[in-house]
Amino acid sequence: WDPARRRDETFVIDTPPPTVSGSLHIGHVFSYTHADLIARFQRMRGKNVAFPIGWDDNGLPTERRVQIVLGLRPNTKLAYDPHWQPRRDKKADEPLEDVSPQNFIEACKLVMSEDEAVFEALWRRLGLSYDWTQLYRTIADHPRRIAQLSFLDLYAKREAYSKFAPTMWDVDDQTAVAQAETEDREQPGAYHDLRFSVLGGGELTISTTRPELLGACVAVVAHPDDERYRALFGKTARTPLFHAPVPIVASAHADPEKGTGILMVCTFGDQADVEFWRAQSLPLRQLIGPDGRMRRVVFGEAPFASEDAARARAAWAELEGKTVKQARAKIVELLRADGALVGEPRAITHPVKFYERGSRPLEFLPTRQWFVRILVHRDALLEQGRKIEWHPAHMRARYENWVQGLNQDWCVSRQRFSGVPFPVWYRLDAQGRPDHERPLLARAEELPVDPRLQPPTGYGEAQRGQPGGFIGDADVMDTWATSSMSPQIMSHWTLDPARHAQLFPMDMRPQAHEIIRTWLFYTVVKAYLHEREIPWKHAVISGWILDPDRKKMSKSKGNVTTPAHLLDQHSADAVRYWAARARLGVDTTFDEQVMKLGKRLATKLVNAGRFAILQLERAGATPETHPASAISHPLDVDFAARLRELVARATASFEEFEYAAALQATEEAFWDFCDNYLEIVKVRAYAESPSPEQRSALATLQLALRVFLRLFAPALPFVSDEIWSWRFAASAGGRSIHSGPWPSVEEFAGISLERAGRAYAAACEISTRIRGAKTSAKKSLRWPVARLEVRGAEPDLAALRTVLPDVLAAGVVDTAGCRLSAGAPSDGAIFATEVELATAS
RNA sequence: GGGCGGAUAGCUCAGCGGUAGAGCGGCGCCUUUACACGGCGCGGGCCGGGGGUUCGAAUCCCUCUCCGCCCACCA
Repeated sequence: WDPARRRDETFVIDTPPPTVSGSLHIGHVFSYTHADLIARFQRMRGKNVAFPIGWDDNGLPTERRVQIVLGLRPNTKLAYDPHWQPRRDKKADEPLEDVSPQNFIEACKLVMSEDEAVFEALWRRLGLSYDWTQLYRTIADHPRRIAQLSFLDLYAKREAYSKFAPTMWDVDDQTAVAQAETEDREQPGAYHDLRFSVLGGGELTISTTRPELLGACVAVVAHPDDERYRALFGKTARTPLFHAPVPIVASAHADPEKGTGILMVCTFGDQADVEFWRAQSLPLRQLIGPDGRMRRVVFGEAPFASEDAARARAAWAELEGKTVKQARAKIVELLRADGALVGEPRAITHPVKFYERGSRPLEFLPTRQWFVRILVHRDALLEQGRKIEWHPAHMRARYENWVQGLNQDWCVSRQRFSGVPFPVWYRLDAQGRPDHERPLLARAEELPVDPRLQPPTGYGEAQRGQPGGFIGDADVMDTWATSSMSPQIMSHWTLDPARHAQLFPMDMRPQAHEIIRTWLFYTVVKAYLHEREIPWKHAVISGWILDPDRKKMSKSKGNVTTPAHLLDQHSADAVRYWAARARLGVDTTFDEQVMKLGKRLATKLVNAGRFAILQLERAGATPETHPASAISHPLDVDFAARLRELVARATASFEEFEYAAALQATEEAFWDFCDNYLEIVKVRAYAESPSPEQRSALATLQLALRVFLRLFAPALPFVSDEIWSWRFAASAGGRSIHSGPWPSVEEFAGISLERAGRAYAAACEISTRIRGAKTSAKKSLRWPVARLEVRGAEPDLAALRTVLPDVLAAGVVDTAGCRLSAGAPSDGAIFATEVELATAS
């Protein structure tokens, strides 16, 4: 990328920074190759291509990887030890080693730099044409500075805010997570029917899958139109075991068809509970702690109201300290003994929300978190999505689907260690309580900062944690908060306005469809909130690689294919060929056969190239001595016309990001070139004495080879450049084929293409007949033909006559035995033929 | 429950209004001086089912059935 060139000559690609948390699989190779095909095409067309690469090496995946590789666990109680070194010789069953957070972060950087070296080697081997001088790591200073600048800008615009509120929480990683990182999993569960008494007489039965939250019940809800419960609205129910009075409320979110039609609202069973609780200003009875265990709470004291505190406390004593799962089993026993359980639990399967990397269901916990406003911008974000061109177009529906379904602002804070910290401190009052409403912000010029290690301006480190002093924000940002700035990281947003103007908005975002709701969406969010812009003009979405059972390949499923051995076995070009054959957005079944095909194509290119170049060298032919204007023979003119059409088609396809169509057209034409044109023209090209006919043949061979090699160059960069170097690099000033220029129809300007007609088709037709006759006679293709009779319409015969010497020579036909006669064949074919083989070779 | 894709030869896929295609696999040949990591040829399909539009439908419309994915408050 040359920053000096004009923006309109520049093509900018927003490469996905892969997560460096293990190994790249064949699915990565697939979609990263797709972007490279476009990059190479645009580069050959003369565009100033900005094609950066970065590694996403912060965040939770990194921490998990370090935990596995080095057996470490961060412990905030430990102090930094500058002499500590990770041990490599740990056994699998050794307990995790506790280290200080700072030591842990250093270990993360170490492991990541090792992984990154492996990634880079693979990408280079695959021939991905990144600008390695622009390499970045999301954990490095510059991306951290951009991420923190982004936060400060959002805060200044009031688009980022912190709030103490119920948030989705993973109890294993003990961190908040965002809506985009959750997934539903079908889980076994059970309806438990619980009997509540109603004050003033009567009772009701609620159905719940989460009886362990009974103590957190703050209301009972039924549909306003539900006749069964209409009389109860406004009354008070009393929970079993805990004897808490709770209001009976009408709300449309209760479904009369589900369970008993009346349900308990708890703090918090699900998102609906959160919304109802908020709308009704109900008390907060938080039972589950950050570790997923039942907290120590005191019934009979606010907010845990109870009309029989002694029995409530006795019940809770049985549950406190238990995990959700254990507590559920226990409370069923208690309810049964109490007589509050109606019937037995009825097993069901139902969807439960999980953190996508988690192993236990998410809980809603009230905590203080940072959020970025997205709900209020929903319509604008939909509009931004419509400004982007999607390839394939239907992928926009996934974006719109997601944006329409958003129900929470973006929670960007994570209670983790490895990541970009918030550039924020909080004053402590005289009692040592933090003031979250008026945070101390870092100044832009001091970024990146780590408030966990550095004091804010005007304070000394000694005041950390002291009344009247300060504390640093302990959290790190969601990893997407950084990677959503990948365009701005490349463009040096706010730091280098000239560079930013050169690179932003970008031209193309290549990625896979499963991260439309995360990376793509968040990048659109950031570009909109910061500058009211779209981040790129085109979103280019690759499909997935499916295993032979048509399941997505993913590490968690254990069905991944790793690329290294495929590169060894089939070559980088063959693997790229496999990726290039798949259309954008189409999920593709993994098929190693296609790689074999790619290798076969590369081999064919070498052989055909070697043959053509041999002819050119014998005659001393160069683009100067044998220009396209020397192409005059009817066979050659016809073939050149086909080539010109191919160039136009392949170029148009590439411009539409349809690299697979370009490759397919090129490949078909190339096999035709090898099987037909090359065979038919061979003898004329071989001729010992120079003639216009031979000159035409050589000029065509040269043009064809130069065109084919360049059309193949994006998909098969290694073999095409190798062959190019044998003959054409010197005349191109020693430049690689990949510097271009891309073939253009102008290169055909000197040829009298208006004379193109049916000669080539006629020649192929007759050659096929001759070959067929020899094959069915079980003779070799060099076997001579004694007699050839051709009958056809006069225009076709005329076309055939112009190429007859080539056809007869290629087919080893005795000229004296050849007769052409007029008369259309009856079967609809161009010609009727009779072929009689010689009796001896 | 809503949305988006897909269903074409045994397999993997192109084609997306004008007489059904490729590669692989199968079968049968050919050691030919670019290539046996090759070449030539042959078989093989009610283009998921049913309606419609059209002179004409694999291709456009409707509908159904399967498959995959995304999304949805999950009591």
